[in-house]
Amino acid sequence: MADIKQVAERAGVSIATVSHVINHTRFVSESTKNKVHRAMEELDYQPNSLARSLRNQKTKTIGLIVPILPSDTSNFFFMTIAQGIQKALKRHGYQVLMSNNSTEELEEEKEQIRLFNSKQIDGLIIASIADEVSYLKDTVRSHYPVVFIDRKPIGYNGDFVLADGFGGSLQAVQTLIERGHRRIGFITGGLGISTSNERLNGYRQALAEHGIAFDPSLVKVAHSNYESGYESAKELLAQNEITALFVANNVLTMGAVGYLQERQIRIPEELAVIGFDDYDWTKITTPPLTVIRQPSFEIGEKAAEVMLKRIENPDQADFHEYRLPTMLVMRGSC
Amino acid sequence: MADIKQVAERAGVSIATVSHVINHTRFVSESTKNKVHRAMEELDYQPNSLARSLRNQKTKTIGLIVPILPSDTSNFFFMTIAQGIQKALKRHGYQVLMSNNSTEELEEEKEQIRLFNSKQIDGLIIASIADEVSYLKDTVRSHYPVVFIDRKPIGYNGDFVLADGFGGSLQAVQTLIERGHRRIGFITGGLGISTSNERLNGYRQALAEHGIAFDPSLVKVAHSNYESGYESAKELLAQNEITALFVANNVLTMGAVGYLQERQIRIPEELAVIGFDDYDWTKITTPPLTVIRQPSFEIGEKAAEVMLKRIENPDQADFHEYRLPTMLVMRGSC
DNA sequence: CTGAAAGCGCTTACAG
DNA sequence: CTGAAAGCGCTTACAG
Repeated sequence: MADIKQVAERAGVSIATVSHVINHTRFVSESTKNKVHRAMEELDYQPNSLARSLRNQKTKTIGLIVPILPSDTSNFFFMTIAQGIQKALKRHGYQVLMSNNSTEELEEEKEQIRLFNSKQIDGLIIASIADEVSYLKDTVRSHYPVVFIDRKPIGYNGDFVLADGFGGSLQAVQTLIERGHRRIGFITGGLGISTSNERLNGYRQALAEHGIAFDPSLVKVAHSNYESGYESAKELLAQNEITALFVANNVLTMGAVGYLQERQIRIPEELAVIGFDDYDWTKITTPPLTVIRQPSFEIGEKAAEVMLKRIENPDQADFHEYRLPTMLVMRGSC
Repeated sequence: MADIKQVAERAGVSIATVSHVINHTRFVSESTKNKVHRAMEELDYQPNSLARSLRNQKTKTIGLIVPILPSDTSNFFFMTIAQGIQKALKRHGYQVLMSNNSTEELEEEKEQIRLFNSKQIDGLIIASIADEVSYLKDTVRSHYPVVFIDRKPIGYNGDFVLADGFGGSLQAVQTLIERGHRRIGFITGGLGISTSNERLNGYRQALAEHGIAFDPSLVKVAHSNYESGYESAKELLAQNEITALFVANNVLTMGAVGYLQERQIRIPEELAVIGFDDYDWTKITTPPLTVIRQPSFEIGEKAAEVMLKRIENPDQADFHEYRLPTMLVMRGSC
C-alpha cells in the first residue's frame, strides 16, 4: 500500500504539502497540486485513516448499539433505523460502527461500549436494553455524546429520539372504539421498558376518554417472541368475549395473527385486529392488516442529525426529547 | 482518556512493560504485573486500538458488503448472513465493518471498497452486485483475502460460499411434479446473476427428469420487488393454465402471494405454491407457505471461517467453492 | 509558496 | 527481569 511518503517523493514535494492538498488546508500552487494529484493517481494512494484518526483524535465514526434478535421479524425495526442513521451520517462523512446486542444482556452491552471506546468512536447511538443507564457514567465518561433511540432509560444525560407510542396506541384503540368495540384485547411486550408502558397508557387513555372501564383481564403482557404472541391471543380468546384486539408490538402481532389464522377466525367479522409496525408482510395476511406505523427510518435520520449537532457543539447541556409521530395505516383487518 | 503512558507512570514502570502485561508478550514478575493491573483499573484504561492497529499493520476488522435494499423483506437474508459472520468472527476477536450497498450500483460498491481500504481492513466478504469483478484487481490489489457470498461472479481469485440454489430449485419442482403437476409456473429474479441462473436450471432439470417439455411461457423473469412479483403472478395466471407455481426469490414470493390472496385463489386446491426462503411470515399466510430454505446463517458462519483460514495462511492459492445445501420446508401450500 | 520536525498511542527489536 | 527508543502514517504549529 502506498503511503504519503511515497507520494511526496514521487511528486518531489514534502509530505506536508501532500497532506495539505489532500485536505485543502492551506494554499498550494496549481502546478505542485497537479504533481501531487498525478502521484496519488499513479500509486493509487488511499490515505490511512487510522493514522489520521490517531493524529486528529477523532474518527468520524459513530457507534450504534441495537438489539437485533435472532427472530427476523424484530430485525426490521432496528435495521430500518440503522439505515436512516447511516444515510444521514454518510452525507457528513461519518461512518457507523454497528453492533448487535443479540443476547439482550446488560453485560454484553457494556462490553460492547468498551470495545467502541477502544475504537475511539466520536459518539454513541443506543437502544439500550437497560431502563437505568447510570453505568454509562463509568463507561462513557462524557468523552462523547450519547443519543438514545426507541426506548427511554433514565440515569444519563443525553438526547432521546423516540416514536410517539402513546399517541399511536391511543389512536389505534380510539379507532376500534369508534367502530363500536367495547371489549378490546391488548397484547404488549414486557412492562418496565418505556415503549410498552407508553403503549399501555395509550390504551387506557382511549378507554377512559370513552368511559369504558379498564379491565385488566383483557391485557396480556408477553415476551417479545412469536410463541408468546400466539399464546397470548389464544388465552385472550379463550377467557374473554373480546370483539377486537390491539397488539402493540410487531413480533407479538405476528404470533397473534398466526394463532388467528390457524383457528380460522374471520377478521374483522369475528375479531377486529390492529397490529404494530408497518412491514411488508402485513399486506399479505388474510385480510391485510391495519397497523400503527412507526417512523423508524425517520427516527434513524433524526438521531443522526441530533448526534451531528452535539458533535459540532459539545458543551451544550440542554438535552432534548424528540417524539416522532406514528401513523394509522388502514387496511382490511378492522 | 487515560493512555499507556499514564498507566506506566502510575505503576512506576516503563510503557514497554505495560504493553507486555496487556499482551502477555514477555515475562513480567507477579509484583509488577499487579502494580500495572491496579493502575489500569484505577485509570479505567482502554488500549487505543487505532494506535495498536497502526503499529501492527492489522486491524482485526473484516469488511462486509451486502446489498440490503429498502424493502424489508430482502433484508432478512443478508442480515442473517451478517449475524452468522459476526458471531463466528467475534470468537476470534475480529470485528465486522458492515456496509450496505443499497443502490445496487457498481460505483458505490467500488467507493465502499476504497473506504474500507483506507480503514485498513484485513479481509473482505462481499455479495457483489457485479457478475464480473476484475475491477477488484485494482481496488483490492491482493492486499487482503476476499470471500464471495451468495452470488458467484467471475474475474477475481477468492473463495465462494454459496447456497445450492440448483438443488433447492430442483427439489421444489420435483416435489410439485410428484404431486401430479405438469404445468408449473416459475418466477425468478433477473437472469445473469448466478443465483437466478442456477434456480432456473434446477427448474429445467426437474422437468427434464420427468419428461416434461420446457415451456418458456411459464417462466417469468422479474425485478426483485414486491410489485414485480405481484405482476408476474398475475400475468402467469392470466395467460396460462398452471396448476402450480414456484417462486425462486423471497421478495417475489411475497408479491406473488399478495396477488393470490387478493384474488382469493385457494391454495393449494386451485394453485399449489412453493416459495423461496424460510421467513417467519411464511408461517402466517393462508395457508402457511411451503418454501425452500436457504442456510443463510450457516453461509455467514462458513464465510467467516474461510476468511479466518485465509488470513492465517495468506499465500495459499487453492481457492474453494463451498455449496451449502438448501432444505424443503413443507407447510400447507402444496 | 513550501519544508522539517514533533507527536498522536501504541509495539517490539535491541540492550543490559 | 525491565527500559529507552524507533517507527507505524498521518497532521499541524513553527519557520522561512
